[in-house]
Amino acid sequence: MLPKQRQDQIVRALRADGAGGVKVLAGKLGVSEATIRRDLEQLHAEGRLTRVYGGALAVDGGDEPFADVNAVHAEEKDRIARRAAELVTDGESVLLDIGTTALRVAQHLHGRSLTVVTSNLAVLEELQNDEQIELIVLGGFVRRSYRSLVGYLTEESLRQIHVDWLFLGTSGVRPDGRVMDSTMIEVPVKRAMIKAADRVVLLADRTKFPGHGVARVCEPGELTMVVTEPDADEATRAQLTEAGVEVVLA
Amino acid sequence: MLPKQRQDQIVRALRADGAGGVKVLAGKLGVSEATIRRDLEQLHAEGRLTRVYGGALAVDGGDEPFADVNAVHAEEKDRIARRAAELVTDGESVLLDIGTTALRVAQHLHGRSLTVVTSNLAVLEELQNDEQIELIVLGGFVRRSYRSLVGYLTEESLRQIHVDWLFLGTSGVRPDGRVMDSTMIEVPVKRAMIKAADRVVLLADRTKFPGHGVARVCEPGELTMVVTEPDADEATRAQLTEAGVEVVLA
DNA sequence: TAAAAATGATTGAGTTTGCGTGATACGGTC
DNA sequence: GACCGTATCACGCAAACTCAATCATTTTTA
Repeated sequence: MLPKQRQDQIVRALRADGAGGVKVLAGKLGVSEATIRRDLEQLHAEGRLTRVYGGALAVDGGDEPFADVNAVHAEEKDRIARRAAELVTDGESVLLDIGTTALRVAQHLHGRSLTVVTSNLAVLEELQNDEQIELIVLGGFVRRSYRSLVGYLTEESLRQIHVDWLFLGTSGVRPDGRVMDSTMIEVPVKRAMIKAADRVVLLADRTKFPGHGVARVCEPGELTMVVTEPDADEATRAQLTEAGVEVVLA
Repeated sequence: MLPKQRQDQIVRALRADGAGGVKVLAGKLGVSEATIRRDLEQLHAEGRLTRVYGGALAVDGGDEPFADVNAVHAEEKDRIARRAAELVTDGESVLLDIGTTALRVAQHLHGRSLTVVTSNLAVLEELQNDEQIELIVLGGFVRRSYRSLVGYLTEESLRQIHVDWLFLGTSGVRPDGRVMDSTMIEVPVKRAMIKAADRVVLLADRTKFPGHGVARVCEPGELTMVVTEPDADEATRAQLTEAGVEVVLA
């Protein structure tokens, strides 16, 4: 990638997020922090962004505080996501669900040779500049609060494709192994996702075992695998294993 | 191959990818890097591309990305976009094409009560946080350099919807009124867009009158309206009027 | 055939990049 | 306010990369 292109992307990334940390930008663009600092310095001189300690702000929308840039990493959830990313072999296709869980998986897919399909706008943003990854966006209505696409357009798009892996998030797994969700509107999309995938992997940290949710997404039997933590509720795990689901502990 | 042909191909390659490195171009065209450098130098002098360290960027001429680089005709183009935005009544639905032209229209739609449909990732970014606007994204393969979605998924999504207005960009309008585009891959998407809209509005500044392009998008008769500048080529304008297209001067 | 143009290889100069180092800024505690 | 640990920064350096100029060779033009 040309230096000028990279700098344009930095500006775009800042416009999208309002702000960005040096470390985050370096990771996203695949260069060292030193290079990012030099870019930021240059772009600041050109007036295309505002340099601040730790990163940079978008030039017009700079009213947001910089505090949340250095967001603390949730170590456990990240470990689950990393484990999930390791399941995928280069060349395969991956479908990523709505939610932060899927976003975390996407963060671990950088630089891999994969086809990624998603209706998750945060994933789109995360992988948009990764040239290794073939990225496919499902259509749909933008649901701002969830940074996702939903609706019949999404379901229709899902009918047109098929993938090797689906990584699914959840609001909770019931003691009988049923996968639940907190919002009705997502359920048809999730069901369509399950139909479009060879292997369905549920990602759930220990707080989801057991967990609640108003809407049933699927039966345990429809899952191929569940990635969770060693100290997740044993009874629910056993229920899953009995249903033929491989339970992986990260 | 003649040097002129090769240089045309370089420009075309940049239009397609947004940017290109010296090494990449040399490999693609089967000549040495020295020759590519000489070509780039010459093309830069002619204003057909922007030379940067390591390669070159496409210059604003088709309807391609990287708008922030060249702000020469910004004023005129923005006037056209504003005029276009005024055509829409609150409550209506608008389909926005790929390219910077459509992005400019989107910038003038902020705060309006509209439904906006797009495969333009720059538009998505622009309107993502605007709560007044119902935003619908078409599915498709991410085309990084153009910040857009293309492919059969996009076309399929377009078959599922219908809108009041379509705002179309172009690389040029031929003297006979035919609307052209510089890249083949977009044409099926643009045609599907035309089918999905009640009214088709073409946005074209004077540099597009008359203009070129390898691929024919549509006949003048398929347009409802053209928004352009007062000093755009009169012969072409007359040709459009004759075809029943309303020509609006901004 | 001779002049002109284009090409590819080479070379030394200029740029960019990543890493290490010591200096500086930040946030929390006393 | 003073202090301290952590994170961030600017600077310098070496390696890799890119560039413009030059020259010999090939191709095109007159």
